[in-house]
Amino acid sequence: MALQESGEMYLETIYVLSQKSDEVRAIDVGEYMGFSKPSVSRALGLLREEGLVKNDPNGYLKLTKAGEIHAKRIYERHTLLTQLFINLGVDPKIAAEDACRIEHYISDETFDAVKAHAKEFGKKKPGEKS
Amino acid sequence: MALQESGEMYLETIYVLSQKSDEVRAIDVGEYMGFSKPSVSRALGLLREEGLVKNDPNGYLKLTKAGEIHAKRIYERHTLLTQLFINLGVDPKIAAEDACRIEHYISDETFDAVKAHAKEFGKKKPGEKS
DNA sequence: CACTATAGTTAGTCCTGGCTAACCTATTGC
DNA sequence: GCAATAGGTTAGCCAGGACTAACTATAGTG
Repeated sequence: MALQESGEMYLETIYVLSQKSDEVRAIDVGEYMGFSKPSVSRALGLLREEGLVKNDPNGYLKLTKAGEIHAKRIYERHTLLTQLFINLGVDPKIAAEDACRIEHYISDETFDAVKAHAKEFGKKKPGEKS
Repeated sequence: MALQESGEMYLETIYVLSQKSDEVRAIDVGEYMGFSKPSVSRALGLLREEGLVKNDPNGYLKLTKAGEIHAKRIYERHTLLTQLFINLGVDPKIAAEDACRIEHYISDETFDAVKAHAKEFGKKKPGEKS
């Protein structure tokens, strides 16, 4: 079955933390997301079963190839939408919060269209408000 | 507690159906949304408790003032986002589906910014793709 | 009058995805 | 060497929000 918002958030978090350190543990994921250890443990178990996450020989969390593809896809939505909203004049904190929810619900087709537009829009007047 | 996606969808549906007919019943709502009678019955019960929906003397569903405000807010998001995505070149069906999910997750601040931008954007080249 | 169809409700189930409590295991420090 | 700490898992709970099954009530029709 297709990944839901929750699963995507875990993948994205592992992806983000992996960029800062090679040694990502479940507890780090929980701390970052504000979730309890058992919640993380169970969610990661599901992602492991789906072949999106694995543990390296030392037990640290790694995304599989499939997991990384998925995480990057979501992360690109996150960063692009956040930046777009900020460019439209939205407070950065609110922009990030909105992007963080919308990133899970926007289709590939719509995201691509928004992305193309954002590029066009940014080209003309970079950083401007409206 | 704040209304969730589910509750907002019910309000929006009642609002839309009310524009076509004065006589909206639970069964019509269920048919429109593709949900079973009991699901609708329970959801409407909750919205009634929260004072967002009531029944007129003949038993037909009506939005209260508060319910209507909420429904209009969501419906505006729905129509504007759908049109915006279509203007960006997205297939109308997909545009509507995406709008229908995003409408529940976008903050007032971000929506207002998007709306202002869409207005600006639409002004220059109405109906154009990029 | 009785039968049937329609609308709505009640009861109880399932899934998702959080939570706490409690447990296991490994490291660490006295 | 043994207790304390840290990380992870297991078990069981709860809320949201869908479902089916089964009941009730009302209305139309032979």
